[in-house]
Amino acid sequence: MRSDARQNRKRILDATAGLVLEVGGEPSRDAVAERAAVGIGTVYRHFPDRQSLLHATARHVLVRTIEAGESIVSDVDSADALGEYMHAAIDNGIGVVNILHPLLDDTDWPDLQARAGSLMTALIERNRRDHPDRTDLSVGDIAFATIRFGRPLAIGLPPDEDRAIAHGQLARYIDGLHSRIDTTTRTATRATTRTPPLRRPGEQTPT
Amino acid sequence: MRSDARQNRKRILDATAGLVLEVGGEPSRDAVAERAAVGIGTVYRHFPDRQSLLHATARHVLVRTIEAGESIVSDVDSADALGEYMHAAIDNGIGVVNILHPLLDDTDWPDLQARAGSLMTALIERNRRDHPDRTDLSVGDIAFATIRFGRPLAIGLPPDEDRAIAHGQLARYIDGLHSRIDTTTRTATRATTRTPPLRRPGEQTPT
DNA sequence: TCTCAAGCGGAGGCTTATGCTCCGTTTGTG
DNA sequence: CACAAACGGAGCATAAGCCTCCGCTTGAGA
Repeated sequence: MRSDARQNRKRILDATAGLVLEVGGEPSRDAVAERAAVGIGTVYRHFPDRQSLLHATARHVLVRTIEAGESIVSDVDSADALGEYMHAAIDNGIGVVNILHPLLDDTDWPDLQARAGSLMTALIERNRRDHPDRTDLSVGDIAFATIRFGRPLAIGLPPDEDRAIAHGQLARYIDGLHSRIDTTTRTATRATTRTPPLRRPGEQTPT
Repeated sequence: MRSDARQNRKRILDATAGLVLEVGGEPSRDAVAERAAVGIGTVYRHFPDRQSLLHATARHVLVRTIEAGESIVSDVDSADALGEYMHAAIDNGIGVVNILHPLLDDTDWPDLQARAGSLMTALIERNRRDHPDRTDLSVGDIAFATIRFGRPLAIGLPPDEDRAIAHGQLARYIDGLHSRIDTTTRTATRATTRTPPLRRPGEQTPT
């Protein structure tokens, strides 16, 4: 692969990730090309169909995030590896993977799934060491949180501001995880007393 | 207004809100009509242009949410009005307002803005009474959180499951707010040490 | 019960956005 | 220096969504 081709490939992936985060949903290939500052033909040459582009973008982000996580886990000096990982996941654009998720095939990447699994386990294990008083964290607590906080709060907010809010809120969430044991009872009670969901009475969309 | 017309209007608004939440972005009028189980003509008769439909939908949700909040604030028995409000806001579909926000005119609804303002103030005031040890909550802490947790976590997840996760995460966040004073220093430190944002080096989208 | 204005449904033509191909031009690399 | 590899983007094809129009249905006042 020629060097300029490799570079363009990366530009396209970054552009796609950016668009997914900032505009939401599936970006058009024309928009990707424009943002990546390459021709449309180049996008099509690298990624012949929509699926392959989205797939590669998600993988790109996922790998980047996992690598960041692995380096954090292995840093013995970190006092709160779990929290650091979650913040890093946001900064690496993990939200993209989630937004794209429904468009991807679940059986993709058995390799990455395994790596992500080990990473999560290690983070939880590590957290148990850093904070011996709370031992009930689940993988879902972590994974879903990175997804939630990794998405833009509002389309249209300046990305920097948006990210700042996300980090602030994530910090609160992590605090909450840490105080979890004290409050489990109360929040569980809330969950059952809550008002019913919104949903119109009759109609389904039957296809 | 004839009774069937009023009913249809409501079906259309609920359908729009549901689509915005579950599919994201601006739903097509055809899709709204199908989901509401009315003819396309009916949608156009009630809402002659896109703006008026989205506008009415957002207002619909907003009013519903504010009313829920007002009733919670005035309930003297509630031990945690603020938390209850935030959970209620999710259940009332507050996420819709946020998703639609960039499409709306900021100067709309001075009336509702005032009401929402009073509500927030009352909630914060009330929280200060319920939890005298923490007095530093801001309107942003509340508003942004309802927005964040009110959006679907993942397009494609069953709505019920999605909502359950949201409530669980929100509960953690609220716990975090409550433990805020203890941890402010630590999290503030994190904020400055964090790794830089993702963003490709060169290209802007000029135009 | 009857009447009819108010309201409904949805076929179908128009417009716009996006998908994708194709080929002449440019460029990295041996 | 030669040339395979890679690029750009005009332009046609297709799909998605917009909106009108008019004949049919129905709620509600007399």
